Amino acid sequence: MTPQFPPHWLHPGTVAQARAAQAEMAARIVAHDDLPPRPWRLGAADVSNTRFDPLRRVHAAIVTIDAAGAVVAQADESRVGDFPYVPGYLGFREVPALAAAWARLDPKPDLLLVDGQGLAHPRGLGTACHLGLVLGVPTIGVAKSLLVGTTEPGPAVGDVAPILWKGAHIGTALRTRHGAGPVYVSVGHRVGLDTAVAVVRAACDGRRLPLPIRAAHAAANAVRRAQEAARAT
DNA sequence: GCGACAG
DNA sequence: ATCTTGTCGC
Repeated sequence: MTPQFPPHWLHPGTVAQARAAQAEMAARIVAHDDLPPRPWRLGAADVSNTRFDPLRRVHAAIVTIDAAGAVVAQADESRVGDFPYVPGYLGFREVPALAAAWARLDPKPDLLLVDGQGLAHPRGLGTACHLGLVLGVPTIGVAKSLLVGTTEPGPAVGDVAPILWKGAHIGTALRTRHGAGPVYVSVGHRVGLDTAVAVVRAACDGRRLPLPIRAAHAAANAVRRAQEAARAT
């Protein structure tokens, strides 16, 4: 039962159309728990880019992780992006390739951690929301820096602080490692903020970023190198 | 008008 | 996002 949606949700012709599509999608985001029974099998999605690449290639990867933290499945997609990187519209660049990778992933996870913002976005539609809605899958946004909002969590591992923006609580900053910057957690789709923070906490293992995100990052880098090597010959 | 700006 | 070795600190 893949959810149906209009083509401009993935391929808007202009930034103005992308903005309109975000408004349509934002109205459909489910910001509370709507998940299968526990335990949830986690996964993560990330995209790697070749710097200075005039072709704007997108190297996407999604991984499925087991309870022990091992990668049990991985799928990727390398393609020439049809939308440039524009702050606030990252999803239009990354989601198409990620959706293609998702289709080939087996087994698929119940819950996906996405490298980027969820609701902590100027129009409430970060990449995590975008991907979750297009796939119809529960997602959580895990970003390394803020796009909008302010927050200041304490220095101890586990400390949290709300991310506030225009008077709204749009996410939670979580200190995952002492001496390192926090990670910014926000709802993607079909998950409440409390659950999102708890899941990210549980997925951390002493490093700044949760293990699934690191695995996805490594997988995306691997495809990028493979693609670059293949194209060179 | 000016500055900011996930990956 | 990416370019990159060593180096400082716990």
